[in-house]
Amino acid sequence: MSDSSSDDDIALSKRNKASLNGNGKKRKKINSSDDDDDVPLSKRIATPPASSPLKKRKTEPKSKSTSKNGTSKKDVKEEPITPKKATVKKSTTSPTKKSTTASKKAVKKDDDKDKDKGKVKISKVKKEEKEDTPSQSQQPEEQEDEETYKWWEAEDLDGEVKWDSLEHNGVLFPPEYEPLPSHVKLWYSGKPIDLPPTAEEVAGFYAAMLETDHAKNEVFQKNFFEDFLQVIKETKDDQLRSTIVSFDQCDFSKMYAHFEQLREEKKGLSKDEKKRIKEEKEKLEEPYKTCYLNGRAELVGNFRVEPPGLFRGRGAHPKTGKLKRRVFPENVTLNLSKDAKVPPPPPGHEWGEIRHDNTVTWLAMWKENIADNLKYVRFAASSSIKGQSDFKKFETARNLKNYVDAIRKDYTKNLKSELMQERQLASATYLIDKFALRAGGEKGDDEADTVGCCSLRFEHITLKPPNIVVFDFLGKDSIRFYQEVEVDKQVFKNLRIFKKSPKGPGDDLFDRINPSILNKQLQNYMKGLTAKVFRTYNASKTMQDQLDLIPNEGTVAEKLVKFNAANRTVAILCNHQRTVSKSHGNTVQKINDKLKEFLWQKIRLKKMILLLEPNLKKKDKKYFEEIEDLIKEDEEYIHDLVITRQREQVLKKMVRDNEKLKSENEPLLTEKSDSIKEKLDKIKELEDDYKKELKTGKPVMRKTVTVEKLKQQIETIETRILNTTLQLKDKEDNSEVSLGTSKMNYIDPRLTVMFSKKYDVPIEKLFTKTLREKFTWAIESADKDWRF
DNA sequence: ACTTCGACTTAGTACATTATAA
DNA sequence: TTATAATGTACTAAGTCGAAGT
Repeated sequence: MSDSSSDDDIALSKRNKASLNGNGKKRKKINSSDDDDDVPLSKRIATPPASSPLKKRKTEPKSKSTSKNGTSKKDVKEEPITPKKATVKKSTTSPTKKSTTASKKAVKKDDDKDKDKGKVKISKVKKEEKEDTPSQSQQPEEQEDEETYKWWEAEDLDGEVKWDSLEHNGVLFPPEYEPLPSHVKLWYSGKPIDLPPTAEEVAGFYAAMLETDHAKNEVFQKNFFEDFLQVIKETKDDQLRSTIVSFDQCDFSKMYAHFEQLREEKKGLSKDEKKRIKEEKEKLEEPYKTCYLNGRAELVGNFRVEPPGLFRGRGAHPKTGKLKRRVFPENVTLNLSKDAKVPPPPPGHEWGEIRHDNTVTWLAMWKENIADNLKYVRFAASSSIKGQSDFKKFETARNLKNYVDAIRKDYTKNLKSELMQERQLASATYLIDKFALRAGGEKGDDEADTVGCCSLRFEHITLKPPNIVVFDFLGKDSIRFYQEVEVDKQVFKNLRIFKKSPKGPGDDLFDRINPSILNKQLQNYMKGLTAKVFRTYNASKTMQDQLDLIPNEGTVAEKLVKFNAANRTVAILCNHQRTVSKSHGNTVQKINDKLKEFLWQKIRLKKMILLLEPNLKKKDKKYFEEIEDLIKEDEEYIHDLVITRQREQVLKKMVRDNEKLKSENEPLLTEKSDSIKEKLDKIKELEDDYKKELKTGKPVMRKTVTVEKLKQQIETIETRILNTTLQLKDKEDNSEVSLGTSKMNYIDPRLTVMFSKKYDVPIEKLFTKTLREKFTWAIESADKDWRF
C-alpha cells in the first residue's frame, strides 16, 4: 500500500496523458467534456457523467455519533472569556500615524496603544451590565439588544493593524469517533470483518456516501481505498492488512443500511426530543459563538473545526475521495491578544501554537492534509471587521467608474500594440471587462483543471469569422462557461494571432502575461484596482442600470419579480449556476400536465356552451376556434390523469383513515366498504362519461348550468393558465441560475437598500435575516436616492 | 523573475427550516 | 394536517492577490 506517493498517477491518468506538446508546464486537456458535446447553453458539465440522474436524495449521516459525545468540550467552556467590559476606547486615539514599516508582520501587534490604525471612533459605547456575572452567562441576546457598534459612522481605519485586542474561547472540536454496534460490519469477500475503530471510521465515511455520485466516481474510490489501506496499515494489524486488498471485495451496504436507520430514527424523534437535542447542542456551542474585538462582542463565523471525512473535490479533482484527517488541538494555532486568557485546550491536549498577530483577522488556524492548505476560523459575516472590508470592496469598485473610461480607451488602443505583451494585456483586460471573466491563475496538476482569463488555453475558444468567439471552458468550481459572443474586431484578430501555430491544444492563449502582471498594470490606473474589481464593478453597474428601468408601480409582488429579474441578469453575467434539482424534470412535467388539464377543462366548458346554444358558434367563431386544438390522444391522456388522480386520492385517504381506526381498534375500511365504494363508483361513472365523450365529442353534463356561468368558469381557468405559464417560465429561467451569490458578493447592497426604500418594498423581502445582518451598514446608510 | 505561502473573498452544495399545496 | 417544494443556512472548496522565499 503505497501511500501518498502514488496519488499523482491515479489522479486522472486520462487527463494528463495528453500533455506533451507545448512547453513543459502546460497542461493539456482537450476534452473536458467528452460526453457532453452538445449540452445546451451554459449547462454545467462538472458532474460525473454517468450516474442516474433521478436518484432520490441520500443524505449521508454527517458525522456519526448522534449522541452528545462526552468529550471534553464542557470543560473547556467552563470559563468563557470575561466580557471585557466596555473598554471605552477613547475615540481619538492617536490619529493616523502612518504605519511606519511597510511590511513587518507581527512586529507591532499587541497592546502598545499607539497603533497606526487609530481613529476608530466609537459612536456608541456598549455598556455591559453583565459584568458582575463573570462566567458563562453572558448571553448574546442581551448584548445584541444593546447598541451595536456602528463602525460605518466611525472614521475609517487604514493600515496594517487589524485590531487592538482580541479574545475568544478557541474552537469546537468534533466529537470523538464512536465505534459502530457490533452487528454492523464491513463485509469483505462475503464475510464480516472486524475493523479497529480508526479503520472502521474511514470505512464508514465511504459507506455513508454509498449512494452519492461521489461514491461512484472511480477516482474517488481509488483515492479513498488507498487511504483506507494506509489507515489499516497504521493499525499494525498485519492480518487485517493482508486480508483487505481489493476495493471490489468490500461491501459497505450493511454499514450504509445502519446509517440510514439512524437517520430514520432521528427523523422519527418526537418534537420535544428534537428540541432538547438542539438546545443541548446550542449550549455546547455557546462559548465559541462570541469573541471580543477591541472590547466589543462580535460573532465568530466557523468556530467548529472541520471534522474528518472524505475530501469532496469538485469537478474532476485528482484528489477527490482522499481521507481528510482529524484535526487535533496540537494542529491548531490560536491567535489572540497577548494579555488575553488562552482558552484551555481539551483535556490531555495542548494547543499547537499561540500567536498574537494583530495584523491578521483570524482567530484560529490549522493546516489541512489534502493539499496542505491553511484553514482559518474567522469572524462572522456580520462582524464589523468583515463589514468594513466589504464596504471597502464596494467603494473600490465604485471608484472604478471614475477610471473605467480611460482604461477602456487605453486597452482599445493597445489592442494594436506592437508589443506582444501589451497586446495580450489589452485583450485580456477586454475579456475581463466585457465578459466578467476571472483573472485565472496557474493551477497545479494535483488540482482540477479549471481556468480563468489568463490561463485560457488554445482549445477553450473557437473563432468564427467575422467576429464571433465561442468560449467553452471550466471555470471556478468546474462550472462550465459556455458563451457564443461577438467581440471587437481587433480582439478577434488578436485572438487569432494568439492561437496561431505552432500553438495547439494545451497551449496558453496568453503566454506573455499572468494575473500578477495584469494587476500591476491595473494599479497604474487606480489604487486597489485588480482584475476581480471589474466583476464587482460590472455586476453592480449592471444592477444599477437594470433597476433604473423598473417603473415605480404595481404591487410589492410585482416589483419583487422585477427586482429578481434584474438580479438574474447580474447572475448570468457572472455565470453563477446551480445544479438543477433532480426533481426539476418532474416538477416541470407536473406543471405541464396541469396546463394541459386546464386547457382541456376550458375546451370542455366551451363545448358545453355550444351544447346549450349551438348557434353561438357562428356568432363568435374565434372564441370557439380552439376547440379544434384538443387532439384525441391528449384528451384521453388527461382523462386518464384525472381519473387516476381521483382514485388515488380516495385510496390514500382510506389508508390514512385506517391508521387512525387501527389505533382505535375499529374495523378497517376496504374498497368494499360502503363509503369507499360509493366514491369509487362515482369515479367509475365519471370515467364512463369521459369514454362516451371521447367517442361523441360531446361533454356529458350532469348538472344544469347556464352559458353565463360557464363563461365565468372559463375566465377563471384562463387566468390560471396565465399564472401557471408564467410560473413555468420563471422556473425554467431560474432553474440553472443562482441569484444568491451575486446578491451576497457582487451587487452593492446599498443598491438593494435604495430599491427597498424608493419602491417601498420591505427589505425583508430582499435580504434574508443573515444578509440583513451582514449588510446592516448598507441598510442604515443608503437612502432612496443612493447611486452606485 | 518566478514560485510558494498566507490570508482573505467567492462559490456551489448538503442539510435544515419554513412555506405552500394537497 | 401532512407531504412536498421553496428558501435559508452551514459548510468548506476553490478562487484572488500581495508578499515572502529562492
